[in-house]
Amino acid sequence: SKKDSHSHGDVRANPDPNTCLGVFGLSLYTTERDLREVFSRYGPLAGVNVVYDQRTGRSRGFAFVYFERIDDAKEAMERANGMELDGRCIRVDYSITKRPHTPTPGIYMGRPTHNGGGSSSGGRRRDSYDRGYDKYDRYDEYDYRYSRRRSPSPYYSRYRSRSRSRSYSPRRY
DNA sequence: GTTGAGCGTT
Repeated sequence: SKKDSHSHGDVRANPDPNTCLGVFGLSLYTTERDLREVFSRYGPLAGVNVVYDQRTGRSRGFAFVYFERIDDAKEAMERANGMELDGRCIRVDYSITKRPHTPTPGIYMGRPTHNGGGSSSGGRRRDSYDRGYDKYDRYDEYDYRYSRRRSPSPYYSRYRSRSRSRSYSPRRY
């Protein structure tokens, strides 16, 4: 936001201009449609993403707005920063990250270690997780906070069928 | 309609 960079390595202080804007301080009730209405005033959009809490499904109060042109993004950033939207004063800045983190594939992506002829894919395996993002961004470090195991659900216990059949048994009068 | 300074795996 400001150029008080005593912290030399802080990339968040002054993100470089780009077509992706981060919008922060949103009302929980501001939707992607609302944001599209506001930000398309400055130029054609390539996309809008509100970030939702995975557990609750509610907005986390920030979003990313993608412009087609960097000049429009610049204009939007300058004019929409500090704007009031749904009763909240929003902050708009160039985004630091450019996209969601690439999910960890969960399968081996290296070369085959033997035989050579076994696979029809010919070497490196690239399937649905390969969306060509590499040219825009490095492979982000996986955040293991999201991979922690939760406590087992009672629905998955061995008593599931008994409980369910009991709760679903028809009433008799 | 939680009250917030927060950069993303729907």
